[in-house]
Amino acid sequence: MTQRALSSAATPAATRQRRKEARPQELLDAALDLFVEKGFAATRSEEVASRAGVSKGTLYLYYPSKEELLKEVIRHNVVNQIAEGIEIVRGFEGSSAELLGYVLRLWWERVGETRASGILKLMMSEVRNFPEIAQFWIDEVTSPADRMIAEIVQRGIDSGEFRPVNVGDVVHALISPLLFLVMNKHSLGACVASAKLDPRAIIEAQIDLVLNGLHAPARAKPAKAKGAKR
Amino acid sequence: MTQRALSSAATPAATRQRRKEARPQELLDAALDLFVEKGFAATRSEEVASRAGVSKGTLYLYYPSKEELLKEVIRHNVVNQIAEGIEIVRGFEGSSAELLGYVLRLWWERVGETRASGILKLMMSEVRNFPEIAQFWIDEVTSPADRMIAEIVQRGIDSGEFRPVNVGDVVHALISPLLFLVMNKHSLGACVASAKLDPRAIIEAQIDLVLNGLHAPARAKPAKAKGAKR
DNA sequence: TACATTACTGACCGCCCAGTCAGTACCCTG
DNA sequence: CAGGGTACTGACTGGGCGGTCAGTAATGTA
Repeated sequence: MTQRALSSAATPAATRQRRKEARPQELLDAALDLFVEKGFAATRSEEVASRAGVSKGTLYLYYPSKEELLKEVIRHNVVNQIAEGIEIVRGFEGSSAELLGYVLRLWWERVGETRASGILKLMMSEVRNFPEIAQFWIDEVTSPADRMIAEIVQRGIDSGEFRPVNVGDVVHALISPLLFLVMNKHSLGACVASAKLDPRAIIEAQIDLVLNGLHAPARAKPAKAKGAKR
Repeated sequence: MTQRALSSAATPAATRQRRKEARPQELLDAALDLFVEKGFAATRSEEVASRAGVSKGTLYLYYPSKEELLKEVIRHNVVNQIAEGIEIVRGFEGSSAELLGYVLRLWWERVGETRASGILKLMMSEVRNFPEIAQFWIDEVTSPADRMIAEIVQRGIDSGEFRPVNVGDVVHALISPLLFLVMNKHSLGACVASAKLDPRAIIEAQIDLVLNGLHAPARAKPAKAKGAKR
């Protein structure tokens, strides 16, 4: 059943194969890679098919159109990785600082380092051409993720561990370096070796920086914050 | 000479006009808007021309191909806004904290809020299809910008205003929220009203957060950060 | 081996679009 | 007003790509 490499790998493949079960996943994987690399419009459907080891006709046996393929790629890669994350947060018992660091590192490991991270670049590049997807993305990804991080920060403020800040705005400061790393990985970082960053180090620096920035001072009045509390 | 609207604006334009001087800029503006909105591959050259108020043939009178037009759009929008910023930094006399806040706010005002911000999305989306551009971008944009921010942080550390941190990594934590805001503005934020963010507020939160995170404690040992120092 | 089923193929069709160029009309000079 | 120079036009072409479908071969069944 898995006689051929999962995708790519142009093994000569002497005889043609019938593997109805494996095709959809292989096509989605190939499509994700190519859409992320070249963009949706610049990717030819025959490329997708050939990278998945089938002919163009077969692609259209499984997906009715290129656009529908794109939507499937997105839907399929947005599973409930987030719901899973939320469970972890709910059950966590350590300090809020530990939890924040843990979540950021976990996300990088589970998303940033995997093929799924490409979905982010794909969304950024293509939403404006497919506005229907935008709402889906907000409901399924950004909103839950923002809410999860906000909950952690709020938890830390409530417990006195963090100084009071505007939670909604701080959330963006927290996650944006991760998004930046992912975007870099799939754009400049993929072109020029010298543009490659050291994600682990940057994430650690970021965690260090924000934990210090959030930390409630023991007694001294906190440095007067520029951003109002709202 | 400026009888017609600068770009867009489909004024009936009863008679055709001869404005050799204005065309290149108008074409570049139209191309920037469209490439940012739809992507390079998905933008038809005739669209660019018609938004600039000319026919397709005229576009090719000024730029030899669509790809060359793209490169011109990028080159033209990368002027030495950065060199200018570096001068400001060199001459600044206040504290490093003030300088950091100043630079971030200034960048948002001069780039984030202007049409030029789109160039960032354009680069992210398209570099992998035009690797020649990557090196140019690194040399002219990312490297100088990173160096400028690093200089400020280093200056603060040297003066004892900031605690010692790994400058190179912290730089990314500092700029990524700005890039995130720009990307959002040109992707999700342009599709769904509810995805629009309040950039000023987020930037203020970010400045507040990092300044607190960088601030060297007066005497008390800094709260032990989870992320190692390196 | 003979036959039925069906996963898969690739030549083919028609549209779309980058790029061209012969012609048009604007402007200037006299 | 005549006439020449040139900025501009838009119909056209050639190639490329999304999508189709009649045919092919792998597999199952007896």
